[in-house]
Amino acid sequence: MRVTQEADYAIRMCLILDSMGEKTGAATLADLACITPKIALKVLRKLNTGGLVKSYKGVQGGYELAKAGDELRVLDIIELIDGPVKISKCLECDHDCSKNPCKTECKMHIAFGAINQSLLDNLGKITVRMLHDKNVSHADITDIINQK
Amino acid sequence: MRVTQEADYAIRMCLILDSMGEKTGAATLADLACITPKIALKVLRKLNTGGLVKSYKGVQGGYELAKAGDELRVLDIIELIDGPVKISKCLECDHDCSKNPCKTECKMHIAFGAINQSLLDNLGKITVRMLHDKNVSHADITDIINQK
DNA sequence: GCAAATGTAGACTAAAAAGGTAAAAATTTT
DNA sequence: AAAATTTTTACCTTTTTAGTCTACATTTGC
Repeated sequence: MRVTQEADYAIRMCLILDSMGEKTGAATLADLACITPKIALKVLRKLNTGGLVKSYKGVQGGYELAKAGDELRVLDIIELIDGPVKISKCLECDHDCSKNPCKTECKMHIAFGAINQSLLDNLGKITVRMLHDKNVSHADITDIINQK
Repeated sequence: MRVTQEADYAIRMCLILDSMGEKTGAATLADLACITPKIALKVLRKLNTGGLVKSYKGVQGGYELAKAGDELRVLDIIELIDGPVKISKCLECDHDCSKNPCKTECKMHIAFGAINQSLLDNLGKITVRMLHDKNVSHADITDIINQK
């Protein structure tokens, strides 16, 4: 898998939108996220069509989160921008490596499946709110990931 | 991050080498792993220069694991072939996203750092031996990943 | 109604990464 | 000396990622 730059930008902008708490224009978001306006627009469009943000046209237009930042998981953003999280090609739907890939019996599919699931669980635990909330410490975040 | 095809091939070949238990030629490995001989050679070369397998030239030449399969972690192979495991660009050494990336204070670096560490831990728990040993069940592998 | 601000849409280009191929050279065993 | 096998190097193709451009649609305020 890969968390692409675009997904990174998307997470940052969602985080900024949540901390702003009000309708914010693409230019402002681009500035705060330190990316070019063009790219901000591109990413915001994906977030909009994917239903994670709402957009408003016109002079007082802008964007806002479709739901509260503490209900928006980082995983949701990554899956929207990058597609399903698969740590290895071996996990792709039609490529069932337990059947055809090598003549030697192996459990790679099982192992990577379990590792991938753990990754999904972890990404699902982090919300956009946690990434900027002053009340959430760094230790809190690592604890959340490390607890079973 | 990404477990590339090459890393996938490398893991499969190490697994086969371990199950063979003796010096094996590239052609045989390629056949058992269901990949072309050319690619097998390319990957074996990297495994060799990286010190994970030993190679022998000449008529009775071939490859064997440099250490026992139960001491060879899947993580070692992935890091050799694909480089350091980083789930996001945000984790690259010189790109300390806690400093410069966006003007808004955020904990993305911390969050992805924790998730990445968890991934590393999991990949470090799986050995090549586990992937083919008849005595290791599928349930065993998922248990190993899921235990804290 | 018109102009300015803002978002919408999709195609397009460029750069990087991944995946794969070819062939000649070197080494060892028989 | 011959055959089997790895070594080394260079190249090519495809896919993905990143970023840009241009034309268009909608809303607000004068």
